[in-house]
Amino acid sequence: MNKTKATDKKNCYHHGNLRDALIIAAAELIEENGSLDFAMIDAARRAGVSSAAPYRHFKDRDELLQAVSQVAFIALSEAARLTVQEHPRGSAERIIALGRGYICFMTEHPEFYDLMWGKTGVPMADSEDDELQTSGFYQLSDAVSAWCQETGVECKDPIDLATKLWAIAHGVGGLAMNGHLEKFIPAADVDLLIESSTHTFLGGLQRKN
Amino acid sequence: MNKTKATDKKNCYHHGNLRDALIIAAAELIEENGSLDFAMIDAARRAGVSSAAPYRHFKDRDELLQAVSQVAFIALSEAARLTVQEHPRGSAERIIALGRGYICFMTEHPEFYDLMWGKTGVPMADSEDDELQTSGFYQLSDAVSAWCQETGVECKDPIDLATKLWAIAHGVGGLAMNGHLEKFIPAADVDLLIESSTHTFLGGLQRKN
DNA sequence: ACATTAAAGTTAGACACTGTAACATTAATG
DNA sequence: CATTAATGTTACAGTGTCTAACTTTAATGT
Repeated sequence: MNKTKATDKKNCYHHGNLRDALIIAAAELIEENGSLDFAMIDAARRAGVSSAAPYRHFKDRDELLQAVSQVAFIALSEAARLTVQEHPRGSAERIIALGRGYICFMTEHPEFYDLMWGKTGVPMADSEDDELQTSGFYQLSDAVSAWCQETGVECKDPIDLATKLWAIAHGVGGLAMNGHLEKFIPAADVDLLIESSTHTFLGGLQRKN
Repeated sequence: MNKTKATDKKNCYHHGNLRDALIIAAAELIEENGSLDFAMIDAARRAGVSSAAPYRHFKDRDELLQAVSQVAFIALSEAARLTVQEHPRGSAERIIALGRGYICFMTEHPEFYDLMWGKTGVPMADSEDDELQTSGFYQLSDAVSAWCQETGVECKDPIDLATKLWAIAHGVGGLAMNGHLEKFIPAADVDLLIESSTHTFLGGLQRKN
């Protein structure tokens, strides 16, 4: 039995794990409200403390948001890790599945978008954050490298190609997330759109000029 | 001399054109602060009226933001109109230039992004707004149609292709705007990126399977 | 011309949220 | 077991949105 950390809720005055509780509370509120503009006091209430308590753990609201953003990036990079496992290295399917997963995350959690990719986003505090944000990308660039080898496409710069594929997914996801596709394609199929876009793009790479 | 509208500033109590003045003030504040979170009272001050005056013209802050968003869409669609004039119908250059212009607008006015494409965005009040938001897209889809004809690419669905090209530009712009490209490509050249991505994509369309 | 009504300002203030100050309680340490 | 650091509390100052009640000017009908 661990005595140093009071994970049990019986001790009243000191929460024991308020920092994490606030992150979770904030993330829940963000999901429930569908936007980032939760009130500090609500996160505090949900964690069972007073309105000023959060400021012992976070300098200000932005710092709490930043912590939430880390959680979101962990979830995204974990999703990418699983996706990679499900599709053979060198296949176009792995690339497409990464894009689909990325977009899926966006459209299922649109309220986290600004936190992750917008100007509200984390200014990359430490190198650990940095790794969280970039690990997904390197999984994509590895998938691209392998695909080039497999298909015999000359690939001087996998980073460049991965960036372009990322941009495609980012664009499709961003438009889908906010309902812009429906203005022109009433019953837009986002999966089909990213699959088809990616195929066309990869086809362009394979083309003999 | 028009007597019905008091455009001269000598009449003190009634502003004469407060609605427009507020829209301009808000747009200026947004640009200056680099974010949407200007205070209503600052827009009012800039227009030379009291803090409550804006509420005679806008139900709430969101309604003022919505009006600003219209102005932004006018600017964007005007830019697209000019771009089209500068490149021959049927050329890939017209398509690329539209993408470049779109991205340019994004990166030069990132503070308007959320207003135009995010969830803060206008819920399309009337059909006039609707036209503003969609006119740029139809210029793209026309450019795509013409390019397909020119190059002999079969084009069942120009809307679908335009959507994909839009997504590419939207993605590149979105990533560039928030400095995400620099994480992987320190000296990223956004123009080159959209040109190359578009070429590759169009190349994929031309490829004989 | 003049009275009446509508439109568009004003000041005062209610309410919500962020963040700080001063104080209280518990945990950790020598 | 005394002291100090960490982590809570309440009270409140500051900022911002929006409403209420009132005032001034513009527009309208006879």
